[in-house]
Amino acid sequence: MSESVTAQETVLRELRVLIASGELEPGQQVIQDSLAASLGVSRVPLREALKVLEGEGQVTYHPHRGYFVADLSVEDLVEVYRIRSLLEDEAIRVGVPLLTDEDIEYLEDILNDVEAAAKSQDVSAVTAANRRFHFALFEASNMPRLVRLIKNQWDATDAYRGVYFAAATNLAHMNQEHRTMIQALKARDVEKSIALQAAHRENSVSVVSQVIKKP
Amino acid sequence: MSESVTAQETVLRELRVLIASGELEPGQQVIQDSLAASLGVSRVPLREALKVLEGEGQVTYHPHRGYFVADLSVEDLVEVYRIRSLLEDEAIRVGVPLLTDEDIEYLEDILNDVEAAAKSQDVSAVTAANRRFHFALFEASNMPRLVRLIKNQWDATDAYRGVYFAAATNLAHMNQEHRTMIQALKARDVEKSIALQAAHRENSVSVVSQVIKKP
DNA sequence: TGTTACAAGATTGGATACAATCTTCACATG
DNA sequence: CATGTGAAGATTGTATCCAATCTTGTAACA
Repeated sequence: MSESVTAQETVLRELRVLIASGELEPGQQVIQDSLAASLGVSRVPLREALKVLEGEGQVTYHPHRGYFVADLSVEDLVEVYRIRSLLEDEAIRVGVPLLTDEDIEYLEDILNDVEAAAKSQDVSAVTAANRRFHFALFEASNMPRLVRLIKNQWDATDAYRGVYFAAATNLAHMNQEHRTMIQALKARDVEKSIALQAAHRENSVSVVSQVIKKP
Repeated sequence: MSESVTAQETVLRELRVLIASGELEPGQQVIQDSLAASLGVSRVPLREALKVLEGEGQVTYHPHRGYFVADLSVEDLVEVYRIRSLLEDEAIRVGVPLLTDEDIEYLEDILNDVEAAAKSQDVSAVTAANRRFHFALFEASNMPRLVRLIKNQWDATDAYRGVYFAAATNLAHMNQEHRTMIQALKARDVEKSIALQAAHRENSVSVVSQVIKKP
């Protein structure tokens, strides 16, 4: 029954965590030898995982010089969020009319998880549940390629997003927005749903851009 | 002075050609050993190139079973073109107002290449020049991530697009559309440019979907 | 002082070898 | 006849080793 998982998949998951948590700092070179050793694998699966991250823009690659953790400029950030708005608007526009009552119930369940995590100040649990909520909504569009692109854009800023959930006022604000959004979804109100998702995005872009600007 | 190019980059380029030309047929498994041998490299750089193509959706990957050339369904095709329209509209909306007179001259130069290639019935030259034309326009947006996403969507259907340029009537039609578009660009008419690009896309989606449906 | 040249070390790129897994097919079993 | 079993072969996954390239530091030189 054990899902025979390959090392490259394991390594990829671990790299995502290392990047999102900031343990691998933006701009820093990835020393393959030592990182592979610390992950307990050889360089081959590590390199394949890095290639995936390169495709997502999480790391950059320079032949014969190696992989470097991507360093987002404010311009990059603005571009990522602009792309997100194009893609997410479409996912919502297509998906909301297709939502079943069961889908909505499922979304409400996830929201309860988000709020429980928020109450116990568990930042990583909030991040995970928040992500589940939004992608459950996007997936209602039945457009897997579109969802994958949105996922990539989220990943591109994951390393910075943690700060948003760190502040309690942001958490309260977020919960309120989520509840409002559920109402719009229940009413199958496409335009309002899009507007709420946009407002949600704008909040985080302004916070994240502050973080990036600082150094 | 020789640009020391890595094998993975060379292999990646060659794989793109093999897929676009249909030499690697949709659905077919990629046998790494024989393909690597026929490309004159070992499996390591081949696998890294395949990981890039996986990220672009050009091949699919199943652990312990290998890589398979992606097989587009009509639904996939529709989704790819819908995504293209979202992204390309934005690139044009942002880029057209930024076009300099030199940019327009450059675009006209490329159009001459397209028409020369069309006149000499060189399908692959038409494909290449046509692509240069559209991406020169998209790049005016100064949004590199956006352009990269559009590129991915084009690549996803490249294996099928050749048929569009094979027919002489399509070529004549295309040239006319390009000339009309240049006029709109000169007038910096954003909405008309978007509409023309959309019409352009619609033509090819209908042709390509016929090809896919056949088997 | 500033600049170039060059060697030593660090790091990446790729070939080979072997281990792990999957697929196929013959054969036994109910 | 359908179905399960189990080896043999095919194919992929990863570790290791060496070659190629880049980086760094030192020293010679103008």
